[in-house]
Amino acid sequence: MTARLAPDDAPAPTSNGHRPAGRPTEKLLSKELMTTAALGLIEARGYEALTMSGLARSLGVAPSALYNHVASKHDVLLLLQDHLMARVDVAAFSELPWPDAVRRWAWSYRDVFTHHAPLIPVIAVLPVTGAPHTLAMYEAVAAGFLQAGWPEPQVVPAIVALESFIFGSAFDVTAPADIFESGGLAAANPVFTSAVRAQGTGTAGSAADAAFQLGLEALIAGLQAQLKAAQSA
Amino acid sequence: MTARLAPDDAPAPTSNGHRPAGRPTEKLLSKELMTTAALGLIEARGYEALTMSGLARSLGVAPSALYNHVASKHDVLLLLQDHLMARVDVAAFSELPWPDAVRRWAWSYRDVFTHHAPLIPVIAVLPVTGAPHTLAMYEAVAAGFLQAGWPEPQVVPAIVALESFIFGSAFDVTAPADIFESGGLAAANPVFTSAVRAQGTGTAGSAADAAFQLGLEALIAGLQAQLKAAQSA
DNA sequence: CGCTTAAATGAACTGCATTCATTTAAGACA
DNA sequence: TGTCTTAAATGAATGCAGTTCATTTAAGCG
Repeated sequence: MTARLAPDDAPAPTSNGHRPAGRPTEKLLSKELMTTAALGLIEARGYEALTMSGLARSLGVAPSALYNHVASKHDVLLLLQDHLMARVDVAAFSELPWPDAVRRWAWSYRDVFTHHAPLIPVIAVLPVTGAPHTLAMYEAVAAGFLQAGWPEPQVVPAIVALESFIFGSAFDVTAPADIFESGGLAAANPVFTSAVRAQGTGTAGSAADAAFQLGLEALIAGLQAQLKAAQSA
Repeated sequence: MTARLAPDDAPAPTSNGHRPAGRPTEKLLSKELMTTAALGLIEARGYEALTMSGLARSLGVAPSALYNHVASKHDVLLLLQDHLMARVDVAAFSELPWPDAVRRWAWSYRDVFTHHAPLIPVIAVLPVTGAPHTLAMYEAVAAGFLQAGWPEPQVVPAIVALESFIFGSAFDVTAPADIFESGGLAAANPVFTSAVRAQGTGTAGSAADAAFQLGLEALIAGLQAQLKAAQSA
């Protein structure tokens, strides 16, 4: 479209004959278009490819045009984040008992952000204002906790604790498999070296899955014990 | 493709009183010096100030000189990471019962990295090879788990699960206090909005501390239940 | 019909990590 | 002692990133 080539450098920049920059007939950009384009870029070529110029190119637009719709690259990450939150499965909170609902939600949450680890530092600190899907997720989860009998003052801390575990675990998935190879220092650290070798994945597929499962089950069990204690008090 | 011209042969570049180029009598740089200088920079002016030029400046050296000692900025972060690991308190593992030792270790670990959240994405994915302090920490922790009766194959998954929670929680501390303010969407999310208002910090100081405490106690309790089950099986 | 305004352009600008040819001096070796 | 090698520094360039800005266009409103 605007691809109409400039006369290039042939006739010199004399007459300042600007090309027909300016507003085209159809809207080229919107936050939604930017979000899906960013997602496409990431899926195709990873987070390294998510640059403002790259995003602009994939939308057929100049980089500076993006700044009419977002204030910064950080804003693009926020759009992405909220978009992804809609993929987190919260349906179980209105269908299953609390422990099962938490289990399904937590696995789904981790799986979504495993593919988007670079977003985690952004999410974890992100004010929720203006992020409708994110808020909708919290709303469903909080409702599930209350219905299970959680005292209202403990609902948010409990959700945050689970989330912290989920975020940390999402990072863990992206770690290389040989992360715990001691190398030359093996002799100096025999106990740990042996434990790494003995490491079992249990019923889970990978080491990261095994750790997530172990921790999640421990967290759910521990939280449920606290819940019962609170209820009988 | 460079072969540039030397900038005129005006009298020596030493005329500005600076030390002449080339190897000086005393060593100007080392990994240790870089590590402590980086730490000082961060403590004084935050992670934004940790640039290669800034680090070089604080060492009285040209930026390119750093690359004689590290291959990249990432390497600097690794040095930093291992240096900080020495601050994590593992002494309790040889002094206290397992649950108390884990509690003290976890709080200490979180506190150290709360001030270094930007390192977390690096650590979480960091191969442990060549990081002596990091390995020493794992060695002490693994020994504590084994002595408490943990089956060897579960030691590493259990440590990783705790670590994931700790990393996620360290992020959480850096979040603004009003992170959960729904703003204009409050009306659409009444349950969560109310839960945020009702949020109590319990005996802890901040909301983040409350969530960390709740989650850590749940994790410890849940893990200990698994330990007992494994022992009686 | 002219004014306002949203939305695009492309040319800067800044700051960053990193590379490279070069220079210096210390220590090893013959 | 003189020469060779090599570690460690320099500063100029490179390239890429995010961002800003004056300018241009066209749609819509009064």
